[in-house]
Amino acid sequence: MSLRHALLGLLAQGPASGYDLTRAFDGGIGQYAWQAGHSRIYPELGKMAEAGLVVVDETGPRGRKSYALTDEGRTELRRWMLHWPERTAVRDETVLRMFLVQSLEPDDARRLLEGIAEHCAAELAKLRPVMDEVDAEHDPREPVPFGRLAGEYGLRQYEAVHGWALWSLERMGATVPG
Amino acid sequence: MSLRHALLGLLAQGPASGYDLTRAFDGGIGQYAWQAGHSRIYPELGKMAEAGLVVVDETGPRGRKSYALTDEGRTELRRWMLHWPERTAVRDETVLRMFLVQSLEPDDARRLLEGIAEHCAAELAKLRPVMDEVDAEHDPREPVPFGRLAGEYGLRQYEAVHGWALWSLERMGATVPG
DNA sequence: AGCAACATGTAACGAGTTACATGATTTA
DNA sequence: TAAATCATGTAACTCGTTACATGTTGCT
Repeated sequence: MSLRHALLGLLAQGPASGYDLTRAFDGGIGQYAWQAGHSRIYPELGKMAEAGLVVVDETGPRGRKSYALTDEGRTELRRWMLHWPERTAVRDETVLRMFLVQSLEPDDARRLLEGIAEHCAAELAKLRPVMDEVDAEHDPREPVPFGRLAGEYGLRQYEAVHGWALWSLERMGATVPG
Repeated sequence: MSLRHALLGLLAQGPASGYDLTRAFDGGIGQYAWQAGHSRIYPELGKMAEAGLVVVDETGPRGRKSYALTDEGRTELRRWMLHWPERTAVRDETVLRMFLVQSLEPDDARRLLEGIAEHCAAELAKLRPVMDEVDAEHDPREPVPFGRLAGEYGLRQYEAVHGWALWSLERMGATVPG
């Protein structure tokens, strides 16, 4: 039931409508952590309201319903964040491809690894300046801006995969570009 | 339809039964990349056989059916491995928690990050000697042992998350002393 | 003889995606 | 006034989990 907790976590930043939350999944969370479309989000918000985890705190034009966390919701979010199950749910197509690299012919494997390395380098080139800008604009006496920790995670993730792809190419006996 | 491709990739190493494949998901693939139980694997193998991607190459005791890749299956695996969609499917509870760290009170966030750092350190302490042993036993003139690249990925992944948790603690500690 | 491991399947349910469906408000 | 965006919802389908269900083989 991670969608529920993703929504609780997003609402912890402040009230939002189903529409707002749907757009939040277009960003980093949807790319790296969890995906959901509006057709799943609206019914889930309904159930969460029934369960007392959220309330409609405001209605706006076009039938907009803004949801806010209740104390119960915040408690449930905290419970979920602090206590991890033994084995957490992971489903990642990219990692699956990494596991299966060695099922390809060496030439194909090399091409794939080169593609991964290039992709990571490109993403790093996009993400690094964004994070640098966030840091430059941030007063160090204020709390860390929301999303900065997640952004750093993304950065380190791409660096790790990039390094892994180059290491793998070298290990396979390819001429490593760069 | 990644389960299908996970199965194709596993069968690329050699023929296996549904039972064998089910156990394969208990290992690294199930922990880091994709999960599936036997109740999903058996019907999928049936459909893949219908589609001509695999064939039953051998039957054994207890109704055991060993499946082998066909040329079509190998072609489909290769196609999937080399053609990445723009956005790949990811669903990772741990990363979701990382994204939501900042929805916690600073004290809770710190406790969570410390837990993550400890967990990564423990996993590294387990995984590193295993990989070192694989390397020590491996003749460098032979192809890289199957799973070694995936293992290296796991290693670098844990290192990255470990570093991220420590960085985050430092970054948070600067703003809220305690 | 009894137990563990091997081995396969189905059914009910939960979770997510895609497609279908509708309408209001703002902006050019 | 037309288009883009805001805004919500349902239905059919796919994929995965948990529970139900059954039977065989090898080992001690």
